[in-house]
Amino acid sequence: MRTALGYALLGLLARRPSTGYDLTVRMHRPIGYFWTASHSQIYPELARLQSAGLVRHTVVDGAGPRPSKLYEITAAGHAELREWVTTVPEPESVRSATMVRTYSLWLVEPDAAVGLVERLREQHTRRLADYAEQDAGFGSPGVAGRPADFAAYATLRAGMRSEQAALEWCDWLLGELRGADGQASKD
Amino acid sequence: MRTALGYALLGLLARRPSTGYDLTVRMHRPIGYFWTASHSQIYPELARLQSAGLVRHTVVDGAGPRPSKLYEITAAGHAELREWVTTVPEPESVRSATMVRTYSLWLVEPDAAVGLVERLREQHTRRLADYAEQDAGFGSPGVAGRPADFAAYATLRAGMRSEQAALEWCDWLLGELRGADGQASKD
DNA sequence: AAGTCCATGTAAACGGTTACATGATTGT
DNA sequence: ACAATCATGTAACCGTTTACATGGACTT
Repeated sequence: MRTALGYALLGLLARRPSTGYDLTVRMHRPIGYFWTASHSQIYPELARLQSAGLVRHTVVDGAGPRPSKLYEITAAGHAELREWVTTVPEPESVRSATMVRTYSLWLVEPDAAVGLVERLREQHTRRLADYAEQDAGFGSPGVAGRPADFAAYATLRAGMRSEQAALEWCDWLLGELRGADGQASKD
Repeated sequence: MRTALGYALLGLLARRPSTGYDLTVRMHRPIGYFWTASHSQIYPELARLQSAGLVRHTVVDGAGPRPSKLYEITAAGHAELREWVTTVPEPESVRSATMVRTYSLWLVEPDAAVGLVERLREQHTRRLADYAEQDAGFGSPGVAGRPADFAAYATLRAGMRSEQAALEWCDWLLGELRGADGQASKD
Protein backbone atom coordinates (compact mmCIF):
# COMPACT_ATOMS: atom_id res chain seq x y z
CA MET A 1 0.00 0.00 0.00
CA ARG A 2 1.29 3.39 -1.01
CA THR A 3 0.22 6.96 -0.34
CA ALA A 4 -3.04 8.63 -1.35
CA LEU A 5 -1.04 10.87 -3.70
CA GLY A 6 0.18 7.84 -5.64
CA TYR A 7 -3.36 6.55 -6.06
CA ALA A 8 -4.61 10.02 -6.97
CA LEU A 9 -2.05 10.16 -9.80
CA LEU A 10 -2.94 6.64 -10.93
CA GLY A 11 -6.59 7.69 -10.89
CA LEU A 12 -5.86 10.61 -13.17
CA LEU A 13 -3.69 8.51 -15.52
CA ALA A 14 -6.41 5.85 -15.67
CA ARG A 15 -8.54 8.47 -17.40
CA ARG A 16 -5.89 9.62 -19.86
CA PRO A 17 -2.09 9.75 -20.23
CA SER A 18 -0.50 12.98 -19.07
CA THR A 19 2.82 14.73 -18.61
CA GLY A 20 3.96 15.61 -15.10
CA TYR A 21 3.12 19.20 -15.88
CA ASP A 22 -0.40 18.27 -17.00
CA LEU A 23 -0.90 16.25 -13.81
CA THR A 24 0.29 19.27 -11.83
CA VAL A 25 -2.39 21.41 -13.46
CA ARG A 26 -5.03 18.74 -12.93
CA MET A 27 -4.09 18.33 -9.26
CA HIS A 28 -3.86 22.00 -8.48
CA ARG A 29 -7.63 22.15 -8.49
CA PRO A 30 -8.33 19.27 -6.13
CA ILE A 31 -8.90 15.87 -7.72
CA GLY A 32 -12.45 14.98 -6.87
CA TYR A 33 -12.43 18.30 -4.89
CA PHE A 34 -10.64 16.54 -2.04
CA TRP A 35 -6.93 16.29 -2.76
CA THR A 36 -4.31 18.70 -4.06
CA ALA A 37 -0.60 18.45 -4.79
CA SER A 38 2.08 20.62 -6.35
CA HIS A 39 4.70 19.71 -8.92
CA SER A 40 7.48 19.29 -6.36
CA GLN A 41 5.58 16.38 -4.90
CA ILE A 42 4.32 14.97 -8.19
CA TYR A 43 7.60 14.51 -10.08
CA PRO A 44 9.29 12.37 -7.40
CA GLU A 45 6.09 10.36 -6.91
CA LEU A 46 5.89 9.60 -10.65
CA ALA A 47 9.45 8.31 -10.48
CA ARG A 48 8.49 6.07 -7.54
CA LEU A 49 5.41 4.77 -9.35
CA GLN A 50 7.55 4.01 -12.37
CA SER A 51 10.18 2.10 -10.42
CA ALA A 52 7.30 0.05 -8.97
CA GLY A 53 6.14 -0.66 -12.53
CA LEU A 54 2.75 1.03 -12.10
CA VAL A 55 3.33 3.69 -14.76
CA ARG A 56 5.64 4.06 -17.75
CA HIS A 57 6.61 7.07 -19.81
CA THR A 58 7.55 7.85 -23.36
CA VAL A 59 9.67 10.88 -24.13
CA VAL A 60 7.89 13.25 -26.46
CA ASP A 61 8.80 16.56 -28.06
CA GLY A 62 6.27 18.87 -26.43
CA ALA A 63 5.71 22.59 -26.46
CA GLY A 64 8.32 23.05 -23.71
CA PRO A 65 12.05 23.51 -24.14
CA ARG A 66 13.10 20.21 -22.63
CA PRO A 67 11.68 16.95 -23.96
CA SER A 68 8.66 16.09 -21.86
CA LYS A 69 7.60 12.74 -20.48
CA LEU A 70 4.16 11.43 -21.31
CA TYR A 71 3.12 9.06 -18.53
CA GLU A 72 0.58 6.29 -18.86
CA ILE A 73 -0.71 3.71 -16.39
CA THR A 74 0.40 0.08 -16.84
CA ALA A 75 -1.72 -3.06 -16.40
CA ALA A 76 -0.05 -3.54 -13.00
CA GLY A 77 -0.95 0.03 -12.10
CA HIS A 78 -4.56 -0.53 -13.06
CA ALA A 79 -4.66 -3.71 -10.99
CA GLU A 80 -3.14 -2.10 -7.90
CA LEU A 81 -5.44 0.93 -8.14
CA ARG A 82 -8.51 -1.30 -8.52
CA GLU A 83 -7.44 -3.32 -5.51
CA TRP A 84 -6.81 -0.28 -3.33
CA VAL A 85 -10.08 1.38 -4.25
CA THR A 86 -12.18 -1.28 -2.58
CA THR A 87 -10.02 -1.97 0.47
CA VAL A 88 -11.95 -0.59 3.40
CA PRO A 89 -10.09 2.41 4.82
CA GLU A 90 -9.50 3.13 8.48
CA PRO A 91 -11.93 5.77 9.73
CA GLU A 92 -10.40 9.08 8.69
CA SER A 93 -9.46 11.51 11.42
CA VAL A 94 -10.86 14.90 10.55
CA ARG A 95 -8.66 17.92 11.18
CA SER A 96 -10.08 21.40 11.17
CA ALA A 97 -8.35 24.49 12.50
CA THR A 98 -11.74 26.21 12.33
CA MET A 99 -13.05 23.81 14.96
CA VAL A 100 -10.01 24.47 17.14
CA ARG A 101 -11.03 28.12 16.94
CA THR A 102 -14.64 27.28 17.75
CA TYR A 103 -13.52 25.34 20.80
CA SER A 104 -12.11 28.58 22.25
CA LEU A 105 -14.82 30.87 20.92
CA TRP A 106 -16.21 31.37 24.42
CA LEU A 107 -13.20 33.55 25.25
CA VAL A 108 -14.26 36.42 22.98
CA GLU A 109 -17.25 38.78 22.92
CA PRO A 110 -20.37 37.49 21.12
CA ASP A 111 -20.00 40.34 18.57
CA ALA A 112 -16.53 39.14 17.59
CA ALA A 113 -17.73 35.54 17.42
CA VAL A 114 -20.60 36.56 15.14
CA GLY A 115 -18.16 38.39 12.87
CA LEU A 116 -16.00 35.29 12.53
CA VAL A 117 -18.87 32.93 11.79
CA GLU A 118 -20.33 35.35 9.24
CA ARG A 119 -17.07 35.30 7.32
CA LEU A 120 -16.85 31.51 7.55
CA ARG A 121 -20.38 31.42 6.17
CA GLU A 122 -19.30 33.55 3.21
CA GLN A 123 -16.43 31.18 2.46
CA HIS A 124 -18.74 28.18 2.41
CA THR A 125 -21.33 30.03 0.32
CA ARG A 126 -18.68 30.88 -2.23
CA ARG A 127 -17.38 27.34 -2.41
CA LEU A 128 -20.86 25.91 -2.72
CA ALA A 129 -21.62 28.34 -5.56
CA ASP A 130 -18.41 27.20 -7.25
CA TYR A 131 -19.47 23.56 -6.91
CA ALA A 132 -23.00 24.34 -8.14
CA GLU A 133 -21.49 25.91 -11.25
CA GLN A 134 -19.50 22.79 -12.01
CA ASP A 135 -22.57 20.70 -11.24
CA ALA A 136 -24.48 22.59 -13.92
CA GLY A 137 -21.60 22.02 -16.34
CA PHE A 138 -21.63 18.30 -15.58
CA GLY A 139 -25.29 17.92 -16.48
CA SER A 140 -25.73 15.39 -13.64
CA PRO A 141 -24.64 12.16 -15.30
CA GLY A 142 -26.33 9.17 -13.70
CA VAL A 143 -24.54 5.84 -13.46
CA ALA A 144 -25.85 5.39 -16.98
CA GLY A 145 -23.38 8.00 -18.27
CA ARG A 146 -19.67 7.48 -18.75
CA PRO A 147 -18.45 5.71 -15.58
CA ALA A 148 -15.41 7.96 -15.05
CA ASP A 149 -17.67 11.01 -15.30
CA PHE A 150 -20.08 9.56 -12.78
CA ALA A 151 -17.26 8.89 -10.30
CA ALA A 152 -16.06 12.49 -10.57
CA TYR A 153 -19.65 13.64 -10.20
CA ALA A 154 -20.02 11.55 -7.02
CA THR A 155 -17.09 13.40 -5.42
CA LEU A 156 -18.67 16.71 -6.44
CA ARG A 157 -21.92 15.64 -4.74
CA ALA A 158 -19.93 14.87 -1.57
CA GLY A 159 -18.37 18.33 -1.71
CA MET A 160 -21.75 19.98 -2.09
CA ARG A 161 -23.28 18.00 0.78
CA SER A 162 -20.46 18.87 3.11
CA GLU A 163 -20.58 22.57 2.22
CA GLN A 164 -24.33 22.59 2.80
CA ALA A 165 -23.77 20.97 6.19
CA ALA A 166 -21.18 23.61 7.06
CA LEU A 167 -23.59 26.38 6.03
CA GLU A 168 -26.36 24.94 8.18
CA TRP A 169 -23.99 24.80 11.12
CA CYS A 170 -22.98 28.46 10.59
CA ASP A 171 -26.64 29.48 10.51
CA TRP A 172 -27.43 27.52 13.66
CA LEU A 173 -24.46 29.03 15.50
CA LEU A 174 -25.29 32.57 14.33
CA GLY A 175 -28.82 32.11 15.67
CA GLU A 176 -27.49 31.02 19.06
CA LEU A 177 -24.87 33.78 19.25
CA ARG A 178 -27.26 36.54 18.13
CA GLY A 179 -29.79 35.40 20.70
CA ALA A 180 -27.15 35.68 23.42
CA ASP A 181 -25.94 39.01 22.05
CA GLY A 182 -29.46 40.42 22.18
CA GLN A 183 -29.90 39.22 25.74
CA ALA A 184 -26.49 40.54 26.77
CA SER A 185 -27.12 44.04 25.43
CA LYS A 186 -30.43 44.16 27.32
CA ASP A 187 -28.69 43.25 30.62
CA MET B 1 0.91 33.21 14.52
CA ARG B 2 1.72 29.68 15.61
CA THR B 3 0.38 26.24 14.76
CA ALA B 4 -3.12 24.93 15.38
CA LEU B 5 -1.64 22.50 17.89
CA GLY B 6 -0.34 25.37 20.01
CA TYR B 7 -3.76 27.01 20.06
CA ALA B 8 -5.44 23.69 20.76
CA LEU B 9 -3.25 23.28 23.86
CA LEU B 10 -3.89 26.86 24.94
CA GLY B 11 -7.62 26.20 24.46
CA LEU B 12 -7.44 23.21 26.78
CA LEU B 13 -5.34 25.06 29.37
CA ALA B 14 -7.77 28.00 29.27
CA ARG B 15 -10.35 25.60 30.71
CA ARG B 16 -8.13 24.17 33.44
CA PRO B 17 -4.43 23.64 34.24
CA SER B 18 -3.05 20.27 33.20
CA THR B 19 0.10 18.20 33.09
CA GLY B 20 1.54 17.20 29.72
CA TYR B 21 0.25 13.71 30.34
CA ASP B 22 -3.25 14.99 31.07
CA LEU B 23 -3.19 17.08 27.87
CA THR B 24 -2.09 13.97 25.97
CA VAL B 25 -5.14 12.10 27.28
CA ARG B 26 -7.41 15.05 26.51
CA MET B 27 -6.03 15.35 22.98
CA HIS B 28 -6.10 11.68 22.17
CA ARG B 29 -9.81 11.93 21.76
CA PRO B 30 -9.99 14.89 19.39
CA ILE B 31 -10.37 18.32 20.95
CA GLY B 32 -13.69 19.58 19.73
CA TYR B 33 -13.81 16.31 17.73
CA PHE B 34 -11.54 17.88 15.12
CA TRP B 35 -7.91 17.72 16.23
CA THR B 36 -5.71 15.06 17.75
CA ALA B 37 -2.09 14.92 18.91
CA SER B 38 0.15 12.48 20.73
CA HIS B 39 2.56 13.10 23.59
CA SER B 40 5.63 13.22 21.35
CA GLN B 41 4.22 16.33 19.76
CA ILE B 42 2.73 17.84 22.90
CA TYR B 43 5.82 17.94 25.14
CA PRO B 44 8.00 19.91 22.71
CA GLU B 45 5.10 22.23 21.89
CA LEU B 46 4.56 22.99 25.59
CA ALA B 47 8.23 23.91 25.84
CA ARG B 48 7.85 26.24 22.86
CA LEU B 49 4.73 27.84 24.33
CA GLN B 50 6.59 28.37 27.58
CA SER B 51 9.60 30.02 25.97
CA ALA B 52 7.12 32.36 24.25
CA GLY B 53 5.65 33.17 27.66
CA LEU B 54 2.18 31.84 26.82
CA VAL B 55 2.18 29.12 29.48
CA ARG B 56 4.07 28.50 32.70
CA HIS B 57 4.51 25.40 34.82
CA THR B 58 4.94 24.50 38.45
CA VAL B 59 6.65 21.26 39.39
CA VAL B 60 4.38 19.08 41.48
CA ASP B 61 4.74 15.67 43.10
CA GLY B 62 2.17 13.66 41.19
CA ALA B 63 1.25 10.00 41.08
CA GLY B 64 4.09 9.28 38.64
CA PRO B 65 7.69 8.46 39.52
CA ARG B 66 9.22 11.61 38.18
CA PRO B 67 8.03 15.03 39.36
CA SER B 68 5.35 16.20 36.95
CA LYS B 69 4.81 19.66 35.51
CA LEU B 70 1.45 21.32 35.97
CA TYR B 71 0.98 23.80 33.14
CA GLU B 72 -1.28 26.82 33.22
CA ILE B 73 -2.00 29.52 30.67
CA THR B 74 -0.58 33.01 31.28
CA ALA B 75 -2.29 36.35 30.68
CA ALA B 76 -0.21 36.68 27.50
CA GLY B 77 -1.37 33.22 26.43
CA HIS B 78 -4.98 34.16 27.00
CA ALA B 79 -4.52 37.33 24.97
CA GLU B 80 -2.84 35.58 22.04
CA LEU B 81 -5.46 32.82 21.97
CA ARG B 82 -8.29 35.36 22.04
CA GLU B 83 -6.69 37.28 19.20
CA TRP B 84 -6.13 34.19 17.05
CA VAL B 85 -9.65 32.87 17.56
CA THR B 86 -11.25 35.75 15.70
CA THR B 87 -8.70 36.20 12.92
CA VAL B 88 -10.42 35.04 9.76
CA PRO B 89 -8.73 31.86 8.54
CA GLU B 90 -7.83 31.06 4.94
CA PRO B 91 -10.36 28.68 3.40
CA GLU B 92 -9.30 25.24 4.56
CA SER B 93 -8.32 22.71 1.94
CA VAL B 94 -10.15 19.48 2.61
CA ARG B 95 -8.22 16.23 2.19
CA SER B 96 -10.00 12.94 2.04
CA ALA B 97 -8.48 9.67 0.91
CA THR B 98 -12.02 8.30 0.70
CA MET B 99 -12.78 10.79 -2.05
CA VAL B 100 -9.60 9.78 -3.89
CA ARG B 101 -11.02 6.26 -3.79
CA THR B 102 -14.41 7.46 -5.01
CA TYR B 103 -12.75 9.24 -7.92
CA SER B 104 -11.54 5.84 -9.19
CA LEU B 105 -14.61 3.87 -8.17
CA TRP B 106 -15.66 3.45 -11.82
CA LEU B 107 -12.79 0.96 -12.27
CA VAL B 108 -14.41 -1.74 -10.13
CA GLU B 109 -17.60 -3.80 -10.43
CA PRO B 110 -20.75 -2.14 -9.01
CA ASP B 111 -20.97 -4.96 -6.44
CA ALA B 112 -17.53 -4.13 -5.05
CA ALA B 113 -18.37 -0.43 -5.03
CA VAL B 114 -21.57 -1.10 -3.10
CA GLY B 115 -19.61 -3.16 -0.56
CA LEU B 116 -17.18 -0.31 0.02
CA VAL B 117 -19.85 2.35 0.43
CA GLU B 118 -21.82 0.14 2.79
CA ARG B 119 -18.82 -0.15 5.07
CA LEU B 120 -18.18 3.59 4.86
CA ARG B 121 -21.80 4.07 5.83
CA GLU B 122 -21.30 1.85 8.87
CA GLN B 123 -18.29 3.92 9.96
CA HIS B 124 -20.28 7.14 9.75
CA THR B 125 -23.26 5.59 11.53
CA ARG B 126 -21.01 4.47 14.37
CA ARG B 127 -19.37 7.87 14.71
CA LEU B 128 -22.71 9.65 14.62
CA ALA B 129 -24.03 7.34 17.35
CA ASP B 130 -20.94 8.14 19.39
CA TYR B 131 -21.56 11.87 18.96
CA ALA B 132 -25.26 11.46 19.77
CA GLU B 133 -24.30 9.75 23.02
CA GLN B 134 -22.08 12.65 24.02
CA ASP B 135 -24.81 15.04 22.92
CA ALA B 136 -27.19 13.38 25.36
CA GLY B 137 -24.56 13.65 28.09
CA PHE B 138 -24.13 17.34 27.35
CA GLY B 139 -27.80 18.09 27.84
CA SER B 140 -27.66 20.65 24.99
CA PRO B 141 -26.42 23.74 26.80
CA GLY B 142 -27.60 26.89 25.04
CA VAL B 143 -25.45 30.01 25.04
CA ALA B 144 -27.09 30.58 28.40
CA GLY B 145 -25.06 27.73 29.92
CA ARG B 146 -21.39 27.85 30.82
CA PRO B 147 -19.65 29.46 27.83
CA ALA B 148 -16.83 26.91 27.64
CA ASP B 149 -19.41 24.12 27.59
CA PHE B 150 -21.35 25.83 24.83
CA ALA B 151 -18.21 26.19 22.69
CA ALA B 152 -17.44 22.48 23.05
CA TYR B 153 -21.07 21.73 22.27
CA ALA B 154 -20.86 23.83 19.09
CA THR B 155 -17.97 21.69 17.80
CA LEU B 156 -19.99 18.57 18.62
CA ARG B 157 -22.89 19.97 16.58
CA ALA B 158 -20.50 20.51 13.64
CA GLY B 159 -19.33 16.92 13.95
CA MET B 160 -22.89 15.62 13.92
CA ARG B 161 -23.89 17.74 10.93
CA SER B 162 -20.91 16.57 8.91
CA GLU B 163 -21.53 12.91 9.76
CA GLN B 164 -25.16 13.29 8.76
CA ALA B 165 -24.05 14.81 5.47
CA ALA B 166 -21.67 11.90 4.88
CA LEU B 167 -24.46 9.41 5.62
CA GLU B 168 -26.81 11.12 3.18
CA TRP B 169 -24.11 10.99 0.53
CA CYS B 170 -23.56 7.26 1.14
CA ASP B 171 -27.29 6.62 0.81
CA TRP B 172 -27.52 8.63 -2.40
CA LEU B 173 -24.54 6.79 -3.88
CA LEU B 174 -25.86 3.37 -2.84
CA GLY B 175 -29.15 4.18 -4.56
CA GLU B 176 -27.35 5.09 -7.77
CA LEU B 177 -25.03 2.08 -7.67
CA ARG B 178 -27.77 -0.41 -6.84
CA GLY B 179 -29.87 0.95 -9.69
CA ALA B 180 -26.95 0.38 -12.06
CA ASP B 181 -26.26 -3.04 -10.54
CA GLY B 182 -29.87 -4.09 -11.12
CA GLN B 183 -29.69 -2.91 -14.72
CA ALA B 184 -26.35 -4.61 -15.26
CA SER B 185 -27.51 -7.98 -13.95
CA LYS B 186 -30.52 -7.83 -16.30
CA ASP B 187 -28.24 -7.23 -19.31
C1' DA C 1 5.06 -12.34 37.39
C1' DA C 2 2.58 -9.39 34.08
C1' DG C 3 0.09 -5.52 32.79
C1' DT C 4 -1.78 -0.93 33.32
C1' DC C 5 -1.49 3.83 34.81
C1' DC C 6 1.15 7.86 35.59
C1' DA C 7 4.84 10.73 33.61
C1' DT C 8 8.40 12.68 30.64
C1' DG C 9 11.26 13.02 27.09
C1' DT C 10 14.18 12.02 22.24
C1' DA C 11 14.98 10.19 17.45
C1' DA C 12 13.93 8.62 12.94
C1' DA C 13 11.09 8.63 9.07
C1' DC C 14 7.63 10.53 6.18
C1' DG C 15 4.46 13.66 3.72
C1' DG C 16 3.51 18.35 2.32
C1' DT C 17 4.77 23.30 1.49
C1' DT C 18 7.77 26.77 -0.06
C1' DA C 19 11.71 28.23 -2.37
C1' DC C 20 15.56 27.59 -5.65
C1' DA C 21 16.98 26.61 -10.45
C1' DT C 22 16.68 26.61 -15.61
C1' DG C 23 14.93 27.91 -20.20
C1' DA C 24 12.53 28.15 -24.72
C1' DT C 25 8.12 29.83 -27.09
C1' DT C 26 4.17 32.78 -27.56
C1' DG C 27 1.34 36.72 -26.77
C1' DT C 28 0.72 41.71 -24.86
C1' DA D 1 10.75 44.42 -22.78
C1' DC D 2 7.63 41.59 -19.82
C1' DA D 3 4.64 38.09 -18.52
C1' DA D 4 2.54 33.76 -19.12
C1' DT D 5 2.69 28.98 -20.57
C1' DC D 6 5.02 24.74 -21.01
C1' DA D 7 8.33 21.68 -18.68
C1' DT D 8 11.30 19.36 -15.24
C1' DG D 9 13.70 18.81 -11.38
C1' DT D 10 16.15 19.57 -6.26
C1' DA D 11 16.60 21.41 -1.45
C1' DA D 12 15.20 23.16 2.90
C1' DC D 13 11.89 23.32 6.28
C1' DC D 14 7.96 22.01 9.08
C1' DG D 15 4.33 19.16 11.24
C1' DT D 16 2.86 14.44 12.17
C1' DT D 17 3.50 9.58 13.14
C1' DT D 18 5.90 5.78 14.98
C1' DA D 19 9.40 3.92 17.67
C1' DC D 20 12.87 4.12 21.36
C1' DA D 21 13.85 4.96 26.30
C1' DT D 22 13.02 4.98 31.39
C1' DG D 23 10.72 3.79 35.71
C1' DG D 24 7.95 3.80 40.04
C1' DA D 25 3.08 2.43 42.07
C1' DC D 26 -0.88 -0.37 41.89
C1' DT D 27 -3.83 -4.12 40.38
C1' DT D 28 -4.75 -8.88 38.62
